[in-house]
Amino acid sequence: MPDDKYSPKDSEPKWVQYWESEKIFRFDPKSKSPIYSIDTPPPTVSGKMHIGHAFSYTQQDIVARYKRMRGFNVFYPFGTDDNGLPTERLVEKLKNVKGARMERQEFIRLCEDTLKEIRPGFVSDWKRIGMSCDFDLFYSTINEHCRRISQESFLELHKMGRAYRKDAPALWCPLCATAISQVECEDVEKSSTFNDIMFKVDGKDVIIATTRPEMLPACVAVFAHPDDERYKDMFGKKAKVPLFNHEVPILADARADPTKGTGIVMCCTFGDQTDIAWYLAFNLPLKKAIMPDGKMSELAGRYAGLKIADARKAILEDLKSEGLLVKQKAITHAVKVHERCQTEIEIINSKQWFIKFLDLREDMLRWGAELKWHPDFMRHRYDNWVKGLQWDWLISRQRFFGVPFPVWYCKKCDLPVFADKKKLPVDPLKDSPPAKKCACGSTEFLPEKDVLDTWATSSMTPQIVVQLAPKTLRKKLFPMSLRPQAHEIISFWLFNTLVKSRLHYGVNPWKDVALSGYVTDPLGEKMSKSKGNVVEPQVVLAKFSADAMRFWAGGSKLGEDIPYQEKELVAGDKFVTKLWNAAKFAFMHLECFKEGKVSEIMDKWILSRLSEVIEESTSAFDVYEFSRAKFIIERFFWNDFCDNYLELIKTRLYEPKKPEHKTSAQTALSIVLPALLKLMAPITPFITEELYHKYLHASEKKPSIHVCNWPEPPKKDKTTEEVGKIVVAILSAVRKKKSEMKLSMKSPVKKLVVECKNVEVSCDLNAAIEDLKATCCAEIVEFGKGKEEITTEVKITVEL
RNA sequence: GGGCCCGUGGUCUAGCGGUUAUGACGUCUGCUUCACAGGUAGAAGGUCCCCGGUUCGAAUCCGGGCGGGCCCACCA
Repeated sequence: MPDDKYSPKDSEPKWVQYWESEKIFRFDPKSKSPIYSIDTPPPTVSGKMHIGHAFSYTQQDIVARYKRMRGFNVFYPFGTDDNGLPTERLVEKLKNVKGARMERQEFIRLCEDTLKEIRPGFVSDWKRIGMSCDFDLFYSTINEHCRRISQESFLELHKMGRAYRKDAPALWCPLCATAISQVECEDVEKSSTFNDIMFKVDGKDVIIATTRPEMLPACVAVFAHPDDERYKDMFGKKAKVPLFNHEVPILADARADPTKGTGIVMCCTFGDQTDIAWYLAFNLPLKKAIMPDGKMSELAGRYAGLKIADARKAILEDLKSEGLLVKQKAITHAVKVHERCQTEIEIINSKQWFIKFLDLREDMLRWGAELKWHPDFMRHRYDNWVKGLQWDWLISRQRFFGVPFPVWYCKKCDLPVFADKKKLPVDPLKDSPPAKKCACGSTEFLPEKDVLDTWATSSMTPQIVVQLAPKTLRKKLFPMSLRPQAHEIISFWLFNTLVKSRLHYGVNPWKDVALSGYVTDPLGEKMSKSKGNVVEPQVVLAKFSADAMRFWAGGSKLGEDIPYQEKELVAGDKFVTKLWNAAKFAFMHLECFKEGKVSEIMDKWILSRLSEVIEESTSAFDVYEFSRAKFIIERFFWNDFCDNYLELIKTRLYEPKKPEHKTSAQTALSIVLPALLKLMAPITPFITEELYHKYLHASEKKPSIHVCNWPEPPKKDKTTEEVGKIVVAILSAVRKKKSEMKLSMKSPVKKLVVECKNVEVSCDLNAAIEDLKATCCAEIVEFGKGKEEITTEVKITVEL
């Protein structure tokens, strides 16, 4: 048979197509089975899946497939996250345009068109790794459905007094020209210079250290610690700011650290968060030195229009030439940057929408504690984040491609008017405001141009997916069973979703959360394009197979980061081949067989072992420990089943002494092999589907192995356990002996004397004697006398 | 600075109070027409990071180091 090799390259795409056309994973609204609902992460449309995706989505898919076989009606939707800044970036790159320089509606149209173009290819990457989602339960975070839900959420949050608009200092990315939220910042170590600059107080010099001399024009006060003897007599006086010559008060506050710099610090609006605190506490004036585009404002006088970095250079030059720069010291310090573009963040005062939630810290901790975390320690990440919250959630973005705010403002008094809930989704830039008068009597309104933070929408995924199902089912689907996701976005997605669900519905959105780790390069470093250590799943799939990739992904625990090592994929490849061959062998002997009695001891033994394996792997799967389940199944398959059991029964299959000896083996085989395929089906869905259709479809009748029932453990036979262990030990000892003697495993042995050290030879062992003889190619097998405790240690004497 | 995770043969890993410390990859030595050379049998290879403690007994529990990683904070 030339074609009896397995070719995943042909087989896998075939099953992807089959599953889709036969709607194998369709969620059945009419089913009476208990529902297991999954809040699938919508991957950000970036053109391509990366290996980290392949890894973590495989892990959640293993869970979904397992639950399905356990009889749950699995609700497993799929969405793409294609709204907001990342999409703008992608489109700008692909189409070589700049959103800010285009007509807004034209850019939005281009984004939509581009998405339409690339989305199918993007989603097919997910299908290719065997995701068993119901792809008809599909959403895109920018479509009408999601816009409506997102806008509805905003309106409700406003109604309950949580959403507010305020002219306030906010984190700002000058490159993206938008406000951003705390979660979008990250810290980067950068080298900088500490500059000692001379201020004048009563004509005397006071030296102030700063890393940001370009903020001088925005200096509104100078602070020192109340107990600082060096500055005590200056409190209440005025300091003259160098170069700009405006006078600012010298104030006392405990937030000034006497040990830092010269102990006296300038307060600018705004250099950092302490500045904001002082600005609010002392009611200081607001001076904007930096404009939203990252350039200096008119306030900076002759430096106006310069970029921040250039202004810093120019101001330092001028300070130096005027003798006002006393000292410079090179330092490295952490700087807040925008995680998407690595641009240093400014704090700029502007009118923004916020969600008030800092008052809920205690509640947030309680809500988090109510979730079941897998692994459990991940809850600390969440707690840590909640405890460190410093800003209300800023949800407005000065961008173009996103969900619009359903808001207009009165032209006269700037009061907002909100869209009618029934009319959602709306786009204020296109749609007219509700036909109402403003409280001030005006009827003229201006549309809000800002869009919502992407997380304001993606934090609604439980509602987004649940509302894809018929109304009658929604109560059963929500709260959902599981949120699987990557651990690095606990503070983004998990946190925001939890908070919104509590605010809107008063309940947690899910019961369990499962956090996947991420994939590093072989040296344990995070993969990134700049390091050039990125491994692409497409390449992995081409070289190995989706099953091999899944075998690798299924081998590591939830929450564990793993280094990508190609050799791990080799193991998966080998497993697939071995399974193929073992199945081929087994079914070759099961053609036209009639089930009979399992009479032989080794057959009882393998069934007993299978029983154990099913029980253990099932309880591992139940707590999301799929890697442990895989370990258990794999060991059983490879050692017990292939290496030992199949060898033991070969002779009985090929040339049985009595027909019932063969029937016994066949019957055991007909139980073990299908069970094995099913146990592995969640992890390696393609090869198991292929084998199911090749050999089992006719008898089992279900359209796919993935909708078959999970195997039931057969009856255990305790008495076979010891015999099994000893027989395996005997085989091993004989193999060792033959190997030492450089003989073939099939070389005949006249008489095999088994000296059992410390082993009680029971009559049960005699029951295995025929299988032993056949497997060892021995004419006679004799057992020595055993004594005392039972171990598996066996001494072998081979007589030729 | 705070929190969390991790440290087991060359590499990756299982085990988490009593095992001759698991398995894979790699290495070496054999075997080979009857499922599988994409195979099979065997072998070599380990201070279970270090130091204390608890215990009859610790890779496993506790304390303290050292090293790596992640999250958060500070960012005068």
